[in-house]
Amino acid sequence: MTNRELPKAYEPSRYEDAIYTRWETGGFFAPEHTPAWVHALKNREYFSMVLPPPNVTGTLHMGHAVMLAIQDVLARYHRMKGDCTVWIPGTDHAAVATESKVEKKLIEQGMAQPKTELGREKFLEEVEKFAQASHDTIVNQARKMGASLDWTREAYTLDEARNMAVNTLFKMMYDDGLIYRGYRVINWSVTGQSTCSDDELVYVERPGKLYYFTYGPECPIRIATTRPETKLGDTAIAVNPEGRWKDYIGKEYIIKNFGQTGHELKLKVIADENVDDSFGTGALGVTPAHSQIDFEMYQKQKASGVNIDFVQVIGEDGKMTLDAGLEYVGMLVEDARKKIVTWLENAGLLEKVEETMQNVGTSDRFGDVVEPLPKTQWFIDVNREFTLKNSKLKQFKAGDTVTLKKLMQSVVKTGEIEIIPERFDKTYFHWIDNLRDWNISRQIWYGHQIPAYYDISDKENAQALLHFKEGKIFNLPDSYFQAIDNRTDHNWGSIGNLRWINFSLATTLVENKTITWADLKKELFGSNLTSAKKYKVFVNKEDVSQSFIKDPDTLDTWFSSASWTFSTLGWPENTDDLKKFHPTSVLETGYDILFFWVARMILMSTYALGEVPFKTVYLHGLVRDEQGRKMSKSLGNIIDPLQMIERYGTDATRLSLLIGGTPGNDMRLSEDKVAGFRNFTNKLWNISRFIVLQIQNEQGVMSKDVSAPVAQTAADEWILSKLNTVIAQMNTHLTSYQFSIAGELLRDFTWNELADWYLEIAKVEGGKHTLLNYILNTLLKLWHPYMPFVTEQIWQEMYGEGSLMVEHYPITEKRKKDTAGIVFIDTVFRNIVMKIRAIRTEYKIEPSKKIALSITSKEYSSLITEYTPVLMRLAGLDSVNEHTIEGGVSFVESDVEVVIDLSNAIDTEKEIARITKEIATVEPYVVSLQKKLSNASFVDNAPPSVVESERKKLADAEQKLENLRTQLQNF
RNA sequence: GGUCGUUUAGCUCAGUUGGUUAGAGCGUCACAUUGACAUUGUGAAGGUCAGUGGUUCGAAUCCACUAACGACCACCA
Repeated sequence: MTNRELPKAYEPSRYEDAIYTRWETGGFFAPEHTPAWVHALKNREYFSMVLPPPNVTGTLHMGHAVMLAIQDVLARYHRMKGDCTVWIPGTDHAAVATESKVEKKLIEQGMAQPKTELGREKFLEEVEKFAQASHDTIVNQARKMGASLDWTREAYTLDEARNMAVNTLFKMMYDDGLIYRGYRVINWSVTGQSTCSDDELVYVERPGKLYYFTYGPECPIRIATTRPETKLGDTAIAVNPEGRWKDYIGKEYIIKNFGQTGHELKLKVIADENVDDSFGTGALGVTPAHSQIDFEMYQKQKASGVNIDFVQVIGEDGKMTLDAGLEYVGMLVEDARKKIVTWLENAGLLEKVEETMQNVGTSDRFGDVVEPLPKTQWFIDVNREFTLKNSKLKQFKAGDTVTLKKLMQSVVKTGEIEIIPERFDKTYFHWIDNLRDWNISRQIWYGHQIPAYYDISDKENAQALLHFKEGKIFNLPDSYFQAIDNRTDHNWGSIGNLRWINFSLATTLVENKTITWADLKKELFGSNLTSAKKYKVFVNKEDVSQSFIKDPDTLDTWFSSASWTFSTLGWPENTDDLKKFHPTSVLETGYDILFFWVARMILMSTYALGEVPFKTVYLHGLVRDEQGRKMSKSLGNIIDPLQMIERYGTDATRLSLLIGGTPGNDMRLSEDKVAGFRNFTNKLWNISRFIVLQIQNEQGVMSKDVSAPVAQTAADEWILSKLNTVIAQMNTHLTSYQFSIAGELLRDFTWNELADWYLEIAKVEGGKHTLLNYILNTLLKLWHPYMPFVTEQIWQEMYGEGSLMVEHYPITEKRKKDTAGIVFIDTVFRNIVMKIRAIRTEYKIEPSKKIALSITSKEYSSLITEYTPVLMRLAGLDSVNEHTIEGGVSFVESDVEVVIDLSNAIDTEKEIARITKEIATVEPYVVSLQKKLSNASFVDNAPPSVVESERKKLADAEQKLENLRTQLQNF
């Protein structure tokens, strides 16, 4: 036992780093650490969690802080409960985000085109360097938050082990036919030169124009569009099969001149139920190459035997292609739009233009408006049936035919995964219902390269590759080239070059084999291998032979994080960790990544393991600023968690994020709130300081091994009962993820019961060192998950050994809640003190001035006698008599009558006013209770216990009212 | 357009299956302060629970509608 005084105020920065280091070096974060008391537990459970890996692009923000705080509460609570607990840390390579950040940085440093200048390998080195630095920063910041993560198990979404998991998954899914290459309309970011998935689109509402027109004199059907420039690639007109244009279905119109003289459109009229006959013109111009919906119609028609043309008029450079016509080729989309509108107007085809609001999909990462265009990409088929290999799922067994969609649906429906709050179930199901195939390939470099390899020793394949690289230009007649070369208003130099390269490659490379494989790879590296037909999927690089080159595309970052719950545990190896800790117990994350991540983890885990990835999903809300706005750099309203930690300590920062919010709802945070909790940490510190002093003064023993002592007084009984209650509440609320309620209850106990009452009573009663030691010991354990640092420091100050974080969390014991002593302290005594204090304030009696009073009671007479000294101190009395003081201010609490001697200072009017006012509040209450109880239907219908308690309320209130009236009469 | 959420004290929010005289923290006002703590103590003021209607013996809580705000989803050309 140390015998020194604690400093007057708690200074977090003095202790926090050292404490964290001690925990970490002590190995307490690892599940392997087993304190002795754990061995005594009968049924030891497992508790596992993965940390949603922060991106290696930035630094810790409040979003991370709230996630770390909540998860750390869970981890510490379960560890202290005795569960074999693991919480796995890691970071996310965040593919596009990281790559574009580094690219931007290099450009700022003066490089014009970093990727071209450095090449894939060198560029990736730069990205790795950045990612490493960023990783180190964020990981240390997580330590600052006090997170009890098992760093020995740290993972990275792009490390070797995770790559093995990703490749294995890819191969499995490919072999099952769930991953396929397909030529389909995808979302293309011109700025980013990459595709993105549907979920990565951010819809922005902006004003647009709706153009009504006819294609030409040859066709009677009018259509409307917001994107006239794409109409250069229209190949069909869709109408409702029962609608006004139904007689036209099957007809084909050749428009001789559209957009320019000589540009021909072949339009087939097709039927589609999704066309709303009552909307607009009742007809829809179909552009299969530049609209996902149109593309689907095109596929549907094709499947039913109707062939429609397919024309791509916008290229990956965001410019019009040759197929848009010679007058349009090379133009930017916006320019082409203006041009065709003018043309339509001049041709007399434009009927009207309406102003509308339209939702355009923009790329989350690059910010530009996404261009739908056709491209060969890798997809995950969510609707294809396959045979489930193994299953621990409720609804399906191994060998069952399922789809990914069905798997994702069933586990939430059957309750195998519980989502908290429940309402997100609906959102989840809705998302699944509308789920399309997931585009998983990206044309960026930072990420898991797709483990598909193209055999370029195959001549046909190689030529196909080259063919693609040069685009359509390769196959066009010379007249087109001449037309292009003749133009001077565009920069065609690169296209001219391309043409030359094209011929040289085709002849020299493939025919004469004068260029080495290395050269060929170099030439093709970075291009899209769309046209290649022969490829194989390999898990291990070693299995790949010389003549194969790897698909240059990388996987969507969410593909790798989707396997996070099991790839971090060692899958595809069947490790001990995997056996013990999967499925993980809880996934705690923000509701904003329910689709991106949570749903995809469910997909991967149920598919690969036939097992849910986690049993519970707990979703927290966003942290907003004081005014409810999102925190952002541009608004300058960011509250930096590290700054809060520096100013107020980690514990205060954590509390401000844990208390005052509800699951799934956004919370507002202000610096004041953090400061408020700093005050509370200090309060706890000072409570401890007092208790430690008290124990020392009484020459008591500070022992960390304690069981509940026997109560000596009513106050002891009372506080032990309250403590027992709060232990029960903590356990229930923490188990049901009610962090805020649990924290509030514990704060109430700590401040309003322990500090305000019990410690004050203890000062008078004395001789409580054993009890005080027990209470503080228990209290520190209860608080530890919320405020690990201050509690640990106090623990060290008290016991100087071991660590609080590996102590046993308190459990309740059987204890009476309503003995006479408990009731007396809880209601009677405390109310008497408060009323005396109130009267003192009302009569403006200085706090230092002692007063006299008389007190009489039948039921509590002995307790009153016992607590007279305490009462004297807490209420500032100098004498307490048993006989009634004449002409004092009086009140009755339960059956206790108190008369305060104000030495004739009684202001009769004031007193009458006070009592009248109280009567005015009690009277209507009595009336309402009487009314309620005289209502036969209430007495008949309400449960007896309710009626009983109402009766008691009435009796009490009536008694009170009577007392008040008597008092009033006395004046 | 669809779905969901929010609306309770000046501010931030609790209020778990309908049964309290509707709570907390912050803020406000008044008073206090050498004795664990001014990062404090004591007391007080402050709400017709967004509105309307309904179900019920009983509604902040359940239902319907309305209004404001917010989020997510969406192919209406």
